[in-house]
Amino acid sequence: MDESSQGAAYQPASFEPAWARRWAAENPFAGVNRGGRKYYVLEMLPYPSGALHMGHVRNYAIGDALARYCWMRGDEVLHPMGWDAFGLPAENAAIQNRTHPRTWTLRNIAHMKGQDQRFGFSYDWTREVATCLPEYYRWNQWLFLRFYERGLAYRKKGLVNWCPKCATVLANEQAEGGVCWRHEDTQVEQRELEQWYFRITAYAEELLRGLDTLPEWPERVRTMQRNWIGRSEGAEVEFALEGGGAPIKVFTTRIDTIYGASAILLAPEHPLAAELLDAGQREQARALRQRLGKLAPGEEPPKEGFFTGRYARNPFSGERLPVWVANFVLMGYGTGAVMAVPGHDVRDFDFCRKYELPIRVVVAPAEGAPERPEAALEGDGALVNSGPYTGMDNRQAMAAMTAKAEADGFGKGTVSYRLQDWGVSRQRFWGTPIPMIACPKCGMVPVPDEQLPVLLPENVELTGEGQSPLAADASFWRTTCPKCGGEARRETDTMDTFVDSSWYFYRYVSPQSEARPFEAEAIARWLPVDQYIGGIEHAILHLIYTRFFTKAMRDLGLCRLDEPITRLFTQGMITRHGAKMSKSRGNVVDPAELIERYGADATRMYVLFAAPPEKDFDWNDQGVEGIHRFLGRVWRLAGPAAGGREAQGGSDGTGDAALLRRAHQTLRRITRDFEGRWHFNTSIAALMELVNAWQAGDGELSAGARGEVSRMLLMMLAPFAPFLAHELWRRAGHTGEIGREPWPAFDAELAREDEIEIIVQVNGKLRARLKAAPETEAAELERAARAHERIAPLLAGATPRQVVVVPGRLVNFVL
RNA sequence: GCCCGGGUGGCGAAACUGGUAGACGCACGGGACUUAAAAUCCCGAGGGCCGCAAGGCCCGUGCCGGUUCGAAUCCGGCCCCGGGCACCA
Repeated sequence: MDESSQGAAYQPASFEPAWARRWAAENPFAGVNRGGRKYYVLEMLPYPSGALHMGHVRNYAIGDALARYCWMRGDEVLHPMGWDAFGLPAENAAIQNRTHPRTWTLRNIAHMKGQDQRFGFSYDWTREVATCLPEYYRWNQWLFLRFYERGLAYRKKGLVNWCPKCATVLANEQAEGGVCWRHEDTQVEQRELEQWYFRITAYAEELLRGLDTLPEWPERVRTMQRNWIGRSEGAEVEFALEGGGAPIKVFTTRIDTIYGASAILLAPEHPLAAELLDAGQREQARALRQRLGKLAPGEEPPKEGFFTGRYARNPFSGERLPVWVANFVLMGYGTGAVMAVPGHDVRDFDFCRKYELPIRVVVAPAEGAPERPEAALEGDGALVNSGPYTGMDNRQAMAAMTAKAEADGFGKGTVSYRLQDWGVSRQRFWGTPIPMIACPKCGMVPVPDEQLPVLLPENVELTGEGQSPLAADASFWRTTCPKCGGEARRETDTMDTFVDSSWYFYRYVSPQSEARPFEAEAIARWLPVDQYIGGIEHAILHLIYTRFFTKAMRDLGLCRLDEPITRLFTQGMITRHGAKMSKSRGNVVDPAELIERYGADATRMYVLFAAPPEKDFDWNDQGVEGIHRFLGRVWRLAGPAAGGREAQGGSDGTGDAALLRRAHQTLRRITRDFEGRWHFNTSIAALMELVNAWQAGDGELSAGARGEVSRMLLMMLAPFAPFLAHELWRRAGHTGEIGREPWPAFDAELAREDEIEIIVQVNGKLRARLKAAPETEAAELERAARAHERIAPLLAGATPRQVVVVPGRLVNFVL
């Protein structure tokens, strides 16, 4: 056979790079689309670590399939990409290479952007944002100042999480479980420092309630955020201190158990401890705290404490209670002081048993109150030994006792949150400088807007030693006070990089805006994000900060949104040999090598085919080959057919109807997958079935049918394998982008089967199959089933007790 | 400990609303083409039993039980794996 009519073999390297270059130069994925409804598809912006990894590829392959489908469906799609470009790795690289962190960062961005383009992801690159550029971070500073004016940014001294490896402070969210989020083997230390905070707690209630307005977020993420916010209702009760002084405020959710209190417990760092304790005791308190810091991550610390020598009075019973310091009482939650009720709280039970404090039962469970409880009774019941409240149901007692405390002025009902304010100061170089100036005369003075941005210095040498680089650079911090003009010192801390990512997708809508962070009309047009796609690891950190930013910006009048993201999709992880891919394990798969061997289409398509996108999957090196083979089949079948160049090779067309039926059935399945659960693995399987059927029946196809099926196949393939689809589309003589063509129209009539298989069961067991028209009625199906050569003998001489007929599906005889 | 997910062939998975379990693919076996190989194409394949064969029968979706004409799917109990949270008073 003649080589030219046969065509060359499928070699993605022969056409993918050319289209990638063309798309990069012409940016065809910007602009407007036939006036459809707006659809903002967003993938989490990556940290420019150097090269794309498979997690990125999966994230973007999902987002891009969706963005391309939505465009073809007729939506006005916004699909931007950018770079979360501040952060520690750039500093470490700078120390090693003796360069500016920007050099390393920008080089990585250039490389990764090239990879994105090589993959054919349909981003609108005119909207690209890199958070490390002054054009971006000046708006971090601007927003910080607006927050400051509103009291949403403030400075306070307190205990903070310090990661010795990062050599910086971390927010609570970044030090979960006492370990650094970036160094899971590193225990954070507690240090007392003065730091900047964002008042996220002002929105605790709204952040919690807002979760109920996000039905299209995964339940798992909403639950995690709910737990993180940790709302609990209870009461604050004051216990008068014997011998004078301010009363001790205690937070409890179980005021009903107050007659069972055996002691008052203070957190070791409670401010009262400093007043009440003598020097020796203060040393003891410090020791308690330090021992906590030395535990291995996850290790349960033993409960320890000591008696202060002072007593407080129970405002209900009048009882005298010893005041202790206890290591398990947290200063950061409630009031930092609790009442110990060992009969009804497991922790207090352990503590009081150890130190032989009295254990009493004041809420009797249904089976009666034990004299000496073996464990804390945390359930409900009727009160006992509780003065005038004895006999009352404990739930009612809570309300009555709270009312009493309020009436008598020694307490009130309150709500407590686990969520704490977001510490945003970082003692690092490569971040947004905090735009504040400390003046010896005027105090903290904000940098005036017209002086923004406060730029990071150019001439720095990062050594990784000593204090933070900005603090060491006098030319940076030496300045004058904007108020009095006297000598003053700039803030040398930079912002947490989670500030950058809290609003970046607002910037995408008007990235060139010079007067403000983003344009209100553009926000009104594009936000909220219709579909956000990313990893589950950001369920709490990023996704709670960005919700907070939206609410704060709304209250500043910058936008009108309550929530920034309508629908959230969390993709599964890709593992290899059962473990997370990492350089140290040596089990990484490099997307660049896959492109080299199989092309971008096969690589993207395989990660979608291997598993449903929300599930984890273990990488299989041979799996990509299957997709590559499939694309090769498409190339050989659809390539010649697309242009109708084989007109003379067409046959009588006896197979046309069957294959067209198949094509429309495939279209129905794929459309349904896009509109529903995004199980692209089954979409791709459907495409494979179509191609298999075509290959098997190719000899019975007319040239016209071939052309039509080929056209539909390429359209359906376009969201998954855009290069191949586009290449064959153009070879068929079309102009423009296949990705900008309308999605094919489904024809129910063509998709209709004229004969289906009905199964026949006897006692629920499959015994025969018969063919029938889909609309065949029950009586006729039963008649045909009874007459079937396999079934008739089984029914001979017996009358079925029941006959179940489900038209279109089955007949079941119950004997 | 508490709260979520999830257990289906050798492997990744499919089965959409309770109705043919294992689509599609990987790996594997056999064959065609080829001097040969690669590529490609065709065929086979959950396990067991009967049969020369066509074919037939039984078992099978983590385990035990239930509901139903019919259960991977619904209900109850248990086991295992993965993830999140964990002194939050």
